[in-house]
Amino acid sequence: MDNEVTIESRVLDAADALFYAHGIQSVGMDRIRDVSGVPLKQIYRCFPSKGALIEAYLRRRDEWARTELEKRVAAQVGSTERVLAVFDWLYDWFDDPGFRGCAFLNAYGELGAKSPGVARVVREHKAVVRGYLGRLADETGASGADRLADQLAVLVDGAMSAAAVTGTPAPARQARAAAETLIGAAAP
Amino acid sequence: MDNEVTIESRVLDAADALFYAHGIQSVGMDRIRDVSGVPLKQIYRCFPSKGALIEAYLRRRDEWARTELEKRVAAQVGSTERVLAVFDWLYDWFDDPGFRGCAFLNAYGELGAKSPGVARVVREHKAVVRGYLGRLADETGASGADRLADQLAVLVDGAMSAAAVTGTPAPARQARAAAETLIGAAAP
DNA sequence: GGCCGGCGAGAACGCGCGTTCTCGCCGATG
DNA sequence: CATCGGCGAGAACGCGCGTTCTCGCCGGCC
Repeated sequence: MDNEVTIESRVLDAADALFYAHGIQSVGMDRIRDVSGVPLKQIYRCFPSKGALIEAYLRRRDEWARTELEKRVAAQVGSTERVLAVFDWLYDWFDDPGFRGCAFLNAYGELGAKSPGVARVVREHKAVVRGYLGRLADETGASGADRLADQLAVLVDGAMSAAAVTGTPAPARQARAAAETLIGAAAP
Repeated sequence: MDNEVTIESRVLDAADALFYAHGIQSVGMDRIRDVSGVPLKQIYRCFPSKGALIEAYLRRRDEWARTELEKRVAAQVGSTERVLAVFDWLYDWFDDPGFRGCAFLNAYGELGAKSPGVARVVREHKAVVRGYLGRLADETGASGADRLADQLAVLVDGAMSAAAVTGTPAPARQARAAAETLIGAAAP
């Protein structure tokens, strides 16, 4: 029975598109039903509440972002190029007309104060990204790779926020340039 | 009759505290009435709708942030120190237990997609901050002060986002260190 | 064929919220 | 003193939404 998983993914596809585009609280369950074509009863069988669906939405975005990012980095060989590939990936993402900022930061601003589950998923995602940047920074053999990774993480978050508000992908370029300088300065 | 202005500011005080702490959509008008002590009828006389109150809340935050930041910067004399004072100010702000991220980024994530008024105020605020950073960057006499200002703006946004999610003020330090490196690299 | 359990579509329910209305009070005016 | 206009408190209204219930249908078993 592969219908089970298909239903779940159809619901998550709709939830992802709607939550990301319009914000979470603005999207009602019936809208998700209309877009996914899955009746409410089955949606509630897969996800016992809207809160559960929200967390599943974030978790799937987390996996998606991680694999996409790793793919892009894996295409580069030099350690510096691998770090900078993160910002090139961001640029392409920002350039997508559907880009509306970091889903995790948006969700945290909207629900972090009243939904501990959402707050946890967001923190986990940010910690994972920070860990990944830490490994990339280590590869460069920089002195103080940890400090470099912290700075890169700030640049990534800042680029996403700035790009969301301004509506242009330019912040990815600016963050990339800053990263290049910071890597150079941290060279051993 | 100075009561008029006092009522408006009492409402804005309550709206600021509640919107910033709990998110905008989670706070109802009656909650603002309870906290401000101003009856609904008078609230609606000052602000014809909740949307108008939201924009007034953001505008007041904009003025507050600008004057606070300028005060802090004005206490420094060297051009580099003046730029770094921005991040020291952020650190103190992040350290406040009530800190919950950038009110403008939060509002944008929550309402930017469906409220053009909110989106406009947020963009204006970010543009003003960016302009201010541009003037500070100019002062340093850096080559490519414009590029430096863009990078500083990304660092500021990133520090606010990272500090909000992690709940620690450390990102301000990390962003400050990055800014120092970037300023040094841009020295003429 | 005749029953029956599950399913889809949509109505229903309870609640919260933005906004407006009602009602009883009080101070000012003639 | 009688009248009246404005005010505060809270009820009321309309709507949207999360969640559940109802009803009519249809495929599977005796």
